Amino acid sequence: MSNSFDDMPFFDEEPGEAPRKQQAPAAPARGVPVSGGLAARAMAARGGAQQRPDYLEGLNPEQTEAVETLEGPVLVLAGAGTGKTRVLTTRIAHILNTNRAFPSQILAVTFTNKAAREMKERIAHLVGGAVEGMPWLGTFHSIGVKLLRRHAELVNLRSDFTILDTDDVVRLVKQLIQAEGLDDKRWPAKQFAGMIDTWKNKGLGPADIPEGDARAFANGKGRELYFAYQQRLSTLNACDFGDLLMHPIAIFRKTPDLLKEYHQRFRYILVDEYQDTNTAQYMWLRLLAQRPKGEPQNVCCVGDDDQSIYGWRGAEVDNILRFEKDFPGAKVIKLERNYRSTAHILGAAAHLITHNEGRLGKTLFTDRRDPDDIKVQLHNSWDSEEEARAIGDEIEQLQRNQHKLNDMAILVRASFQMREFEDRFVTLGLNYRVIGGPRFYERLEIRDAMAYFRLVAQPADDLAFERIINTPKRGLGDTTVRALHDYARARDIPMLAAAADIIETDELKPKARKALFDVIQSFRRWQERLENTSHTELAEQILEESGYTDMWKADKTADAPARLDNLKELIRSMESFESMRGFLEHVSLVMDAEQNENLDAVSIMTLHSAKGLEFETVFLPGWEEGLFPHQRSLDETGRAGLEEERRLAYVGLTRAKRRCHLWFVNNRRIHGLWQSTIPSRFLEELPDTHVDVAAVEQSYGGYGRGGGYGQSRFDKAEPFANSHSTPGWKRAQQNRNDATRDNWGSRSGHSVERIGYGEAGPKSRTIDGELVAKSTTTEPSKFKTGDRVFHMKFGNGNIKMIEGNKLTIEFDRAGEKRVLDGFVEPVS
DNA sequence: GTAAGTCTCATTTTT
DNA sequence: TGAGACTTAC
Repeated sequence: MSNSFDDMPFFDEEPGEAPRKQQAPAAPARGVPVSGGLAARAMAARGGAQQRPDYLEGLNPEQTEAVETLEGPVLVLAGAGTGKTRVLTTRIAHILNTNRAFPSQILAVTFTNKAAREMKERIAHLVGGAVEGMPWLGTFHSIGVKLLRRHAELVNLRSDFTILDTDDVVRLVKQLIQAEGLDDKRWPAKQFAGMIDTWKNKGLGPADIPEGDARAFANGKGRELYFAYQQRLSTLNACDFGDLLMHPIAIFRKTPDLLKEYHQRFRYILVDEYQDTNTAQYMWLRLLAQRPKGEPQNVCCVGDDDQSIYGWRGAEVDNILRFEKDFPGAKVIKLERNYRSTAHILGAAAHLITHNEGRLGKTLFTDRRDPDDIKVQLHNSWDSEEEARAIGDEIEQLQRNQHKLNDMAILVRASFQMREFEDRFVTLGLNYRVIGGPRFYERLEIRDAMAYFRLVAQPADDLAFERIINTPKRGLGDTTVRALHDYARARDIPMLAAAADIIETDELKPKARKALFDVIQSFRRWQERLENTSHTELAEQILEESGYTDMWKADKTADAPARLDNLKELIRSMESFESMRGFLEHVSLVMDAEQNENLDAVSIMTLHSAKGLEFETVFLPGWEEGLFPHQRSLDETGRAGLEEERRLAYVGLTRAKRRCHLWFVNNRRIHGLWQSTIPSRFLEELPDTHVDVAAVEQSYGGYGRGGGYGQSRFDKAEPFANSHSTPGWKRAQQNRNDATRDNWGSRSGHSVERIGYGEAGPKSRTIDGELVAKSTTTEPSKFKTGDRVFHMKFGNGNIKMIEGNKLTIEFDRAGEKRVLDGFVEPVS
């Protein structure tokens, strides 16, 4: 995609008349680059010849149907590993090769830049380089920007508007909250920024938000603040991410003629990961895809309701469930043949997901009969440290058997779980890469540098101004900034302009005035160079002349050299862009940096970031109640939350091609407190026929085996260790068994307390017999200081201190620990 | 303006 | 427990 916005004439990139379906084969339409061989065959196919184009070879009947059903609305329900991307890309190749549309007449939307990039590559591969001309293949947001650059004036922006990221937004909101005279501790900016984001995900502007929402924040000033925020964005000539969807929607709504032009333009619309669309994206799409009667609605959405895992950030599975209503006469094609995983893995995943209600109902199957097909392996460890050790051992074992580390992944529910693995792998000297996590462009020094660039390119960018006006230190502290701020606000001009004005007055102290004068001179100089200096050179000059690099050179902290390296890397990454503006736009939308793929390393990532990926071997640690399914998910969204967690489990399992290892531990430290855990209910939902309970790693001395899974299959496989005969141990087990027997025995069974221990335990809430929430009650502890107690992990000890239900205990063997009172038993 | 002390919070994350 | 934001004291 082009990186600059001013090189794009509107609607005139190709001949006025669209290519027709039945054009003369000898003369492909002007401007449609098709490779000879493929095109010829495609045309032959159209002409009734028997020969099918190459790219259709090897597709199964459903896939073929999904590729060839080009007219009318199509919903492709594509299960995990069923060749979804292949269908999507082949479909586009097919449209192009049969001359049904020019590349620029296809709108293809993805969620991530990565997906967009991959799709481009694959199409290029299929049609031989023609995708250069697919300007409308991209993320919702990048396409949104493109639309908005063209029609910015319709929503009171200039086409060189800035795109603010989350950090900028929070700072801006904070200013507004303070300007309102509100206490920004009581009403955190971050929270309100989150609310705005949620509203925009739903397509709600300040006037549309529910009264309740508006009242909920800042003593009822929610709506006002939202209005003020939008006002401020407009003044700053800026957009947040939500606006990239909201503004185009507004534009389409108020200028039907324009919308009509886009209707004519986009002859084919394709959407990937449709289950992840939020309401705003849905509205956006519907405006573009729904046509008056008689006009073609060639829209094709591809998705999998079973892989919808982004409900928490506004995705509406409903969109996919409702497709047939939105587009009457839609053809629904299910892809259920899986090409990725072995029968056992698939069987386990498919069975697990049947526990969800409200699905469209697909069942994955495979014809694969792998002679060495192994079942999903279930392991248990005493605690997370041992879990990391065991997985590390397993990985080393595989490595000895010539397996590549690149083919292995550890997928965790929450990122705090990663640490233990990293620690272990560092000890072992095992290469690993963490996917996700803090990104290049989020680093402090990068953001500072970017602020300089932004301010040069867009002098009205006050957020950038405030960020760097005193970085490096120039003696322009809070007082000066506030003065500038007030001055600028009073006259409704950008702060940089205000600064230029104010140095002509005597409002500032001479020292500050001088410093400010110098900065402004610098910016004037850089702005002049913007047009005639190469942007990489200019960037270097800015960082040098501003004293920014010197600041880090003078910095004696350990990470200063790394920061300087990052700045160099930043300049280097600018080289592939044609201009400073092009680069800035890229960064605001594509906040990722490439990873080193040459290194053979185990991947560690969250289940969320694993979606769309596949590995030979997948390790899934931490399958325990409270962590997975995550307690908070259950607390906040109840049944829906549980089902989303289950889909996450499904996503995890289906990432594995050949080997899948599940793990759960008996004890996990959460917020510094040791908690005894219960195996995830998802484990119970896996069919025996596809799961093996693997030999249990024994490495924690006499305390190695924990148990307490009531009448579950784990009992049979692994009888309790017999070395525990203390009363406390027995009682602890008894308690667990009591709790689990009631709840785990049968699915339809009632559910009472699963997490509680004894009378004083936390209370649980259930929905349809499934435990959904526990509320933590703060009943007085039944212990008193000095009591002798037993803990399953740490053994005997004496209570030193009690705070609510948290006990500080001096253990005989393990030293001082803080634990919850539910996990210790009195020793008489 | 920095350094140390205090408070708070603790899923998932893209754009 | 431990990281990060924020405050307070020099």
